Amino acid sequence: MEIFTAIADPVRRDILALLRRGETAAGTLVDTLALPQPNVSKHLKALREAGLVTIRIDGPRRLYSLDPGPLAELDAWLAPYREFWASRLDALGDHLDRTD
Amino acid sequence: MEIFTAIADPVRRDILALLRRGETAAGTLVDTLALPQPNVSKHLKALREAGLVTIRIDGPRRLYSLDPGPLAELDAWLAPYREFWASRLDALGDHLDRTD
DNA sequence: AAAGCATATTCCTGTCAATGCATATTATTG
DNA sequence: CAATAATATGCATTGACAGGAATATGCTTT
Repeated sequence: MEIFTAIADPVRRDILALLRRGETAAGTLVDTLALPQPNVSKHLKALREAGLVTIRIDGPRRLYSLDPGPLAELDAWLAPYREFWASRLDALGDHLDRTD
Repeated sequence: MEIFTAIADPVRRDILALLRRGETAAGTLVDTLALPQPNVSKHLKALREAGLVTIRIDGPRRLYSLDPGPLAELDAWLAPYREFWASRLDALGDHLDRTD
């Protein structure tokens, strides 16, 4: 799954936010999110395929960590747009000048 | 449509990129993207509903402009993750230390 | 080896969104 | 007002994805 699609789902965004706290077992995520285990497991799979999380196996547990790489790509995608909201008030001023 | 869903579609991302050049007529977008006109029109509607573009009517033409407001929201969402890719190499170092 | 816990996978179903095609709407020009 | 250009909307089809329920896999303990 692609990064843009991966973060389009609110549950997956919740998972990413939880993982900011640090490496977390799948079961802990299930408990915290209060969602069915298969549901969470599938979202984790999607995040894995998007490269947003990594697994470390610890016995029967899967410990998930945030991999910010794809988010850095998103940040890069966003970069060319930054100047636009910096200049937004200016543009508004121009618009008002033109329309009256 | 929500911002995350809006930018999940590659055609809509293309449209946003084109609009960085400035206010553009719908027909110009159709020509540039080489996609069927109704297709582009529907994506423009989605972008409108997400607040990512604004219309200015000029006779029979609809001139579309980028509205970066929602992208600023995306930027804000991304903010808490920034430190993660800043510290990524450090984390890799720690990991290597631990795993050998 | 059996039982139990943690997690993943499969199957099914409903929903949403993307596309193609046809048609409607609105504005301009003659 | 007819004709045409620019754009939007409606409808039908298809495909992707989320959710639920059941089951499979793998590790651990006894």
